[in-house]
This record gives sequence, C-alpha cells and structure tokens, in this order.
Amino acid sequence: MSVDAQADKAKNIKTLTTIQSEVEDSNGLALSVDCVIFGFDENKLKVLLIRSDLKKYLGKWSLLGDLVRPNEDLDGAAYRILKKRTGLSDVYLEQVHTFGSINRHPAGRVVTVAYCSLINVQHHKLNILENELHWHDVTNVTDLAFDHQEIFDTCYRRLQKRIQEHPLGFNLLPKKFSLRDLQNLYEAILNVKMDRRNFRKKFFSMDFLIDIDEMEQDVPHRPGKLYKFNYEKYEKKKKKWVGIDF
Amino acid sequence: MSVDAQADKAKNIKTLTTIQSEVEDSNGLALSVDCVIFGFDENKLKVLLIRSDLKKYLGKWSLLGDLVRPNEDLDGAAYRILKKRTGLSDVYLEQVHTFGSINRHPAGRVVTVAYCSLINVQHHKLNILENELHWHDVTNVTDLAFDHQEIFDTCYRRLQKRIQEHPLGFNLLPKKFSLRDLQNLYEAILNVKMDRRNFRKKFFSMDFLIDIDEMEQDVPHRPGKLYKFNYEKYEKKKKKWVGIDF
DNA sequence: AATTTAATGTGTAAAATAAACACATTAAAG
DNA sequence: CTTTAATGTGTTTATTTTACACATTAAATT
Repeated sequence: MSVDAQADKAKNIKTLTTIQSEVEDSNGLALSVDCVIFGFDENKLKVLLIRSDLKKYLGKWSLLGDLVRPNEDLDGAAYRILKKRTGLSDVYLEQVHTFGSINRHPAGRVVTVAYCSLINVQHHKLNILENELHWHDVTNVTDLAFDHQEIFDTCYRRLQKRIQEHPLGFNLLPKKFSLRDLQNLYEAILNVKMDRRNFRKKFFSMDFLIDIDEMEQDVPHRPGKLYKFNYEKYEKKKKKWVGIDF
Repeated sequence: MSVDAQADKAKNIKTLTTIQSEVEDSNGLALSVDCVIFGFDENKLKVLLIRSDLKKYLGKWSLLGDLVRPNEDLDGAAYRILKKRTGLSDVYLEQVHTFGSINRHPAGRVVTVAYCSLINVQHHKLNILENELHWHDVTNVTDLAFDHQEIFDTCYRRLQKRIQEHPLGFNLLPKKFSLRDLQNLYEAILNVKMDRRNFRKKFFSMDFLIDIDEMEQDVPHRPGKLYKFNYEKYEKKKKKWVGIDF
C-alpha cells in the first residue's frame, strides 16, 4: 500500500487506490454499503452527499458508503457509516436495494447494498465543511458519481411510498412539532399540496399525536400547538387491512 | 479441485466443497442469488424447493440459488437460475432483500441477494424427481436449510403486500382463467376469505379483464366464463394516488 | 390602543368507495 | 325430471375521502 493510500486510510477516506487494492485483494469481488441519508430543514427535503475523491468522478457528489468489513453484517456496516458521518445512533435505517451491474464501479466488481436513512438535522452537528459533506435539496440532485443517481432515485421513490404507509416522517422532525411542520414535511416529500383541514383530520383520527400543551415560539403569526408522536399507540393501531388496491 | 467436485460442477450442482473452494478462491467473500419461486396449483400457493446437498443440512429443503458469476449482474444470475430450474424465460422476477449475516453460510462469508419469482406451473415441465426438486405448499414450509426460512418468509410477505397493490397474480395463472380461479389465488396468497360479489365487482370496475367469450370445460358444475388479463390497459390505468394510509 | 396581517383551528355537505347481504340462473350429475 | 353446486348479478348501508368557508388568535404595524 502506498504512503498516500495509508494516509488516506488513516483519515478514513477511501480513494480509488485504496478501494482498488481491496477489490484486488478479494480476488475481484467486493461488497459495499451506500447510505441515502435524508434530512428535513427549512421545509425542504435534503440528502447528505460527499464530494467524490475518485479521479474519474472528481468533484461530483456521491452517496456516503464504504466497503463491508469481514466481521460485520450489512446493517452493521450501514450503521457504522451513519455513525461516522452524522454522529447519530438509533436512526431510522432501511435496506432498499442491491446494485450489482458489472461495470458500476471503476475499481472493479463492487456490488453495493443501498440503505435509506432518516435523521433529524437538528441533532446532526457535524464538521460538514471539513469533510466536503453537504446537505442538498433533493430537487437539485442530479448527475451523481458512479450509479449513485440511480440509487438515490430508487431510495427517494421508496421513501415516498413508505411515508404514505408508515409514520416515518417523525424521524425527520424535532421531537416537538406543529401540524404545519408535519404537513410541510409530507408536501415536500411527496411533492404535492394537501388540504390543511383534511390533513389535520386524518392525523387526529389516527390518534397518535400527543398534545403536549405547548405552543410554537417566535413565529411571526399566531403560534400553533406542538405535538409529540406516540410510537406505542401506533404499534397497537397499525393497519392490518387486506384488500385489492391497484 | 477434487474429482468429485469436478463431477458435481459438471452436473451443475453446487456442493459444500465446490462453494467452499470458490469462497476461498475469492478471499473470503462470495455473492449468491437465491430465488423464491412461487407457483399456484390445485388452488394452493406453492414454492419450489430443492433438497440440500450440504452435510450440515442434509435432507433439509432449501431455495434455489447459485453463486453470482464474475461476468453477470444480479438479475442475470437470478434469470439464469430460473431458466435452469424451470426452463422458463420471461418470468416475473423481483429483487427482494439481501441477506448478509456473518455466519449465515457454513462455507464462509456468502452474502445472498433474494429474488421472488412467479411462474405458471402449467408451463413448468421439469425433471422434478431427478433433481430432488419439489413444489411445497407454502403453508408447510418450515425449517429450511441455512437462513432460507427467513428469506422465504420475507419473500412471502413481500408477495402478499405486492399482490394487493399490483396485478401480479396473473403471472401465476394460465392465460385463460375464471374469476373463481382468480379469487382462489388471492385467497390462497393472502390467507383470507373474500366476498365473491365484491371481488368480482372490484375486478370488473378496474376494467382490465378481457372477456374472451369462452367457458370452463369439464367442471362438475355450471361452467364459468374465462378471461384474459389486459396488461396494456393496466399500464394506462395504474393508480397514482397520493395520500396517507397507515 | 386600534388595526392589519397571516397564520391557526374547526364543521359540514357531497362524492366515492367498501362492505354486507340474497336470490335467480345454469349446466352437470344422478 | 329433479337435485346439486356452482355462476352471475343488484341494492342498501356504512365508511372514507374530498371539497370547501369562516371564526379565532397573536404578532406586527400604524
């Protein structure tokens, strides 16, 4: 391994050289994990990207990923990446799809397992600048390195579907949130406008918002009530409908 | 490679020995694909299993799988397995989940990508006995080799969910089918009873059943009408609903 | 202090969908 | 010719979704 490569390894940054050597070490097949980390800030859905350090894709943005280690399972690798890049544990994480096109990676045959993660950007206080990490508006995500655009698209579509079926959205919000926050979140993710009255009715009827008897502070208009999400109640009420709905 | 292993390879059967050598060749990491192949026969949902030839799991049933080759992508490997085991091309195939527990395979670190496939058993005319292949009732699938029980469970749940959202069921039926066949299929997969009148109303209102003006033959009661599925019309009418439905 | 502003918060009617339910019809079997 | 075991259909009710409008509140402005 070159001195440069060693230095890179010390910095925990994978370069084309280091990955290539690892792929070669493993006789042509390597396994990686890539995380699509979503956040919600200023009423926009964001995704955390890093600038690629590979020559072929120099300057392009890419997902956060790493090779899977011999002694860790796939979820473990994904959690490790998340912990390293966001400092957060206990985040929402879901395996989405595995991408294995023969030439998807310039360093050789690298099959990657894509994960989707939802975090609360309030909790994320990372050295974003140093690492060339950046929160991108999902609407501006184009032309990523490798096949990361396809991976991102797949994960975003998955999120859009999932959030209609499960209350994932709360992972992206602060513990206390207003119904307006919640609706903004849904509108941003699904890219639609919703009727405020029906939206509220829907969530109240589901009955797993806890009224914590606090109001928004420092808003330039009438403050709204704040709520918390009741996970326990959700677990009990979870939909078990069976039917046909093409 | 041993003579035995070579013979096994010639027969296209993977043994512990052959897999182990391949895993060792690849310096500890191997990638495989496992297919959960569903069929529908005698009004029962079936899954195609093969008897394990690994000592550790001797006699247990397992899914159909193989190592991914250096020059093929994941879907390609899955299609190859399907073609080999069922003789069929152009079948419904969906990647479901990737399983990578450290000790899931006795031969070493083998990460496997699980696929779910739906085939028409009428079209499947294979040498089932010779290969120790067998169609199992899904209700009797227990205690599979490796982590294949978990993989099967995951794929079965995925099928149950998918079939409520998309007209996959037609892949399991003959080209011409009666509404009773269709309802039996849904009832078998979802393990529920449905109201016959409402079921028919639902499908007629979706308007992608083609009345081919033929009747069932050789049934011991009043014959029902036969239908074909109109894929084109479905593609046009596909649901694009956006909302919340926990 | 009064007014304006920009939100929050709520109720109701209409439309669409899903669920529950019963009886006439048909062709094969006896 | 009768029985049997299905197919095939229509209506009513309940539930869910959609569409829509006005009073209320607190901050900001005058």
